[in-house]
Amino acid sequence: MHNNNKAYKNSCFFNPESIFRFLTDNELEELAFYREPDSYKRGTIIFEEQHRMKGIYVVQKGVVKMYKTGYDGREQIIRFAKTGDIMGFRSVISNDLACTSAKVIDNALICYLPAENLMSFVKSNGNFALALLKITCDELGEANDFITDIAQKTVRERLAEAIIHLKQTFDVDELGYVNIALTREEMANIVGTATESVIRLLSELKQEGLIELNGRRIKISDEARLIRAANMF
Amino acid sequence: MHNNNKAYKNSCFFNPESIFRFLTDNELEELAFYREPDSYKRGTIIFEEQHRMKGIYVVQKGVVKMYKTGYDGREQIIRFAKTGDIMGFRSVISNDLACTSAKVIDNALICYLPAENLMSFVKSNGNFALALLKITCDELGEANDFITDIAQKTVRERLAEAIIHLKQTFDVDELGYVNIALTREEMANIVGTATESVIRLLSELKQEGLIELNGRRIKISDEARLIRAANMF
DNA sequence: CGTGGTCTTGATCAGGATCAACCCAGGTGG
DNA sequence: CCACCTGGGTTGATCCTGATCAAGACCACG
Repeated sequence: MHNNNKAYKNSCFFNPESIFRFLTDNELEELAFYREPDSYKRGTIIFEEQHRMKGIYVVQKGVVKMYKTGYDGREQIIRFAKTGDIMGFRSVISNDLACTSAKVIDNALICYLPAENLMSFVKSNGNFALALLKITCDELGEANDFITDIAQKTVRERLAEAIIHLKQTFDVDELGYVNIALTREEMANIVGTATESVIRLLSELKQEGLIELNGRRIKISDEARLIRAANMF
Repeated sequence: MHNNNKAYKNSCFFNPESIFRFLTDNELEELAFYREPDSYKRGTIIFEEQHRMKGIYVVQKGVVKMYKTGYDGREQIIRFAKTGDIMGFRSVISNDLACTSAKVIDNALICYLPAENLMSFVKSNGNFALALLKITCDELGEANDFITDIAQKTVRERLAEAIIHLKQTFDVDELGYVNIALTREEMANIVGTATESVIRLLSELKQEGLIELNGRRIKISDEARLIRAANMF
């Protein structure tokens, strides 16, 4: 089950944390041509909504934000993709146009994997199929949570929750700052609110001693109270 | 690929529209014990949030609403399950506790399918796995749309959109009324708003000639304008 | 005939959106 | 080297959507 093919040691597909650990050496061999990741700079758009996806993207390094654009042009950030995550598989599987755009926010190394190969793996490799299904189900569960939150919680609660999620996703550096730098506008586009509201509420949380701010860097100083402010659990 | 096993003609698993069409006769045979659907009356709760799911449910007839309960007790309706739809697979696959509750709103016939069988089908039957994956991806796409809508659209727009979705899901009767009767509160719990707001906005849409109301029955009288009111596409 | 659930309408209130200024830092080009 | 510009960030003032509260109507049902 676990692949040991030396040639892939440095590729996106050799990652004991990713679903590609379920690929056999033979299956890996089919991807020989796609072994090398491409390098993308901050700001690069990897694909955009309405694009017909002919394959999926596998993040080896860096961070990508995935977002939808509302009819009035405002972004809604759906999730972030980082090392080991895959992007675009939803559209490939559903045979839909892409329903999100993907933009690099931390310089990234990303591999491509053609749709045909993905589909063939799913059909012939049960463990791979199950792993992909599990990823999708996890995402679906999170999406459902998010729907409920955004429909029922206040902006303040959602912001507090978003900060906690960011910490869980990106972890913290030596000083305790969450390992991601987002603009206020991007924060607003996660939470689904206006930039000004994010600014006001961030400084409110800071006043109350729940977080510390350093430019775009955020540090959680009192996680218990932040969780309570988020009304989680 | 397509099953022809006579004994299952009346079971939930014999349905040319459902994913179970991909099961082989042998696989169907494993479900012999679960062939007969159970009957559930309106109001029955099939499972609740936080419940550990030992299998999934397959709707043969009727309608079930699936919803999450927010921390303040308010429901958020996530989706409806009707003929051919399956419920609870997300939790089984993710090996999570149920993240929604399921309550019958139209008398239903529902089969049970143990988790072990589901998992084994996914692993050994590539077409079944792919079909299940496709369902999950479709749901995920809808969830993502919903997140964006709820974060960015007004209540009026969301209500208009919800009515259109209900029509697409449940179709209309001879008189043009959407084939589902929801309370105002349930409508509110789809849209993510207060009951009173739904009432006011429904009569507003009625005044403007976009819909007709007859108790809980809704008829779309001017779909083009309703779509515009929903700011769709 | 009362009772509980649903529906409706009106009045009030507040959470946030929006609009308008201004600051600040970091480019850019003359 | 400086004037300028641009993109974020911040703050204050104002407005409005939609939540909440309150009260009554309607209806089905035991």
